[in-house]
Amino acid sequence: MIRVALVASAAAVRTGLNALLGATDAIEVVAEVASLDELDPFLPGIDVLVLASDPLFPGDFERLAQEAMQGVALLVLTSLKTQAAQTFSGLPVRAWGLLLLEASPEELVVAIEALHHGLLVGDPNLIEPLLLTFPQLTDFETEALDEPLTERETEVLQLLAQGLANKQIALALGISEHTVKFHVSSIYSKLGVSNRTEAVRQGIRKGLILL
Amino acid sequence: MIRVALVASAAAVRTGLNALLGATDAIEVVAEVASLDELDPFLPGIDVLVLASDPLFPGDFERLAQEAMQGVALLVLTSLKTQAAQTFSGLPVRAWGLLLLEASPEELVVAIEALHHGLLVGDPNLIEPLLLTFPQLTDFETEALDEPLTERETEVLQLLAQGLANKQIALALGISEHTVKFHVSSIYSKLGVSNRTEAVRQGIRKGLILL
DNA sequence: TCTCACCCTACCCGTTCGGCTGATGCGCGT
DNA sequence: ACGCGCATCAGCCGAACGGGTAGGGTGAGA
Repeated sequence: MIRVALVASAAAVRTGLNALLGATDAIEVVAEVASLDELDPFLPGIDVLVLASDPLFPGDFERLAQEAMQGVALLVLTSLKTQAAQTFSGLPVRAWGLLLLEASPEELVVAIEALHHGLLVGDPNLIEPLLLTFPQLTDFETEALDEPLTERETEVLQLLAQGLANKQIALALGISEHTVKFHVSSIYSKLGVSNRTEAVRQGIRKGLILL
Repeated sequence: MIRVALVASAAAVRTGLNALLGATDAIEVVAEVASLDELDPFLPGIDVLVLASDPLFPGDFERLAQEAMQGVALLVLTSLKTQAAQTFSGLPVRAWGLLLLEASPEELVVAIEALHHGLLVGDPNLIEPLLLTFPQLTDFETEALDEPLTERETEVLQLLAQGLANKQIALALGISEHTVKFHVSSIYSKLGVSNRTEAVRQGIRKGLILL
């Protein structure tokens, strides 16, 4: 039995979702509130939180980022019109998903089940725009590096990708600028590039660094 | 009844998956082959294709990109060691998912169900690195640019992101290096950055350019 | 012990970048 | 006709970058 909490500012949406989800044996709607503020007392007993607030209120993100959310999985329902889909990565939630409010009851149910198992789910139309696209991957130049980056080099590359200058990287890592330049050169040679912009590009493509 | 085809080079993996999935009423394994080549005769009757080839063979992408894949949903099982997760966006498949080969039977089942409903699913650990991250979103500074980039500036930024030097960009666009530098400066000012690496970073984040 | 590989440190030098100031031409709407 | 935004071009200069070369430290294996 998956315990679900519904959050939606519109009463109609709440009752609608309640009816749809309540019809499924595997799901029990244990809370139904208008805003995230009112959710706190219910949080401990919740598996999946269905959030149909569109658009999200300014404070919602902060609330979702709180520790209390650790155990729950988050399903965000958004509307077609709100094309500005956003990722919820980084939140302390167990898993998150992104669906259209117009999703079918079956979609809602399987999404909740997947979330309950810790999987990320989403409507392809909403998720695809959020994905990094690697055109070359299609051509399968996926090969890993002949020589992998050392830990230090990865560290340098990460900072380099933030737009830091060598001097700043040196400061951040507590080493000299000369050393940074050496590492950067090694990175270039391993990635087969000759400047930092290309290095960032390749680093992102090969999944070596976070954007 | 969801009709599933299994593709895995290792026989042990095939039989293992078959046993796990066959135990579920909702799923019927209708094909079990060693490579995508052998799949063609089964394709018409398939709902979900489970691909546990790790790493993917060079020809696999091309095969997945074929028209015949239109109806099916694709579940790729990868292994923890292969950290280079890749997106399957752009494929003509109905939906795709990305899970660990080590996933639990329940996870596999709910993932297949979600895929069958056209939803994207994935193990958060594999998907998150593929997502564009918008730290600002957390603070809800979702704003687009105050001043949008002009067409020419976008063009320059795109080339800049390829790692080209100003001189090369000038050559590519048939303008002088000075002009390129002018555009680059404008880009910096609009993006609120001060070097090309940061510009690329922001450009990617804001979806202004393709990586 | 002595290589050897790997990582970190360091310097020199030519090239590139980025900011600055300034100018011209073009299209568009008022 | 005028202003305004966009694109183009130019010279100058300090700062940052990128390549080449070389020395020092540590740990694994011969």
